[in-house]
Amino acid sequence: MSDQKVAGPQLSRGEFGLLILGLLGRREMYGYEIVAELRRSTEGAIDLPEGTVYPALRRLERDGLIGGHWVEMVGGAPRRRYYRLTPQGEKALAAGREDWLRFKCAADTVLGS
Amino acid sequence: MSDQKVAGPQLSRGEFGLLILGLLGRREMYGYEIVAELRRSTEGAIDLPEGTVYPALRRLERDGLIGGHWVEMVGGAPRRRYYRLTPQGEKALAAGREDWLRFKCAADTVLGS
DNA sequence: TCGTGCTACCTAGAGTCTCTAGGTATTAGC
DNA sequence: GCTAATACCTAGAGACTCTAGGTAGCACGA
Repeated sequence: MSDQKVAGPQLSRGEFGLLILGLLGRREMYGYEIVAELRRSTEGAIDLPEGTVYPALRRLERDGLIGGHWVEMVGGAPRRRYYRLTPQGEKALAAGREDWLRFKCAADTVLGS
Repeated sequence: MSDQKVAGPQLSRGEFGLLILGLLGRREMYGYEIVAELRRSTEGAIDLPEGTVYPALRRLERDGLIGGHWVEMVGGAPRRRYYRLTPQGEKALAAGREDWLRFKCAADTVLGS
């Protein structure tokens, strides 16, 4: 897990899945909330369109990293699908964090920042 | 340039072009050398296959960010195509560095590292 | 009442990038 | 003669992001 090489299929190529796992590592959230929270907590630096987030959530669920369940709202508000990390997702997040640190360090070296 | 939002088409999605610009910001290099230098300077953390680098160099050249010229080697060694940054490439590198800093900061916030 | 905006979900299609797995050609070493 | 190294290249598959829509109910103001 998290092998030495980071720039394989993973982080390197637009891996927003990891950011979503990062958010879900704190608490259960639903898709629309993830979009807003990502934008809020990064002060707009990361602002994913819904068309990116919903498919990403489905991939993560398909891969067994997160689990979702529907919650009906009272008063006619739209229902929400809440997601949380699975044990596998926890491991993936830990590995992803390591990969991110390694990649960050490597990229800083190359970019000289 | 380098607008506030970083997670648009750019860094976020597997942007190895920026890493290549980073290397070429130091000195002229040829493709095969870039592959090796990237692996060496990041201690193997970033190890791009040639099939990734050569197309990336062509894209960068097509977009006017780098310029290449052939150098014939003496003694039958394979010729090399050396690349250097264009003025536009310098600007793109500067903007990319800013984007990278912002993205890094944002991702760290989300990943809590 | 009509239009707009917000919440919350969804999809199809295009575009782009990375990776695998080859291929060419020469030189050097076993 | 075979392998490895240097240097370049390509085609095709696969994956991800983004645009641009769509559905639906509620609330608000003109």
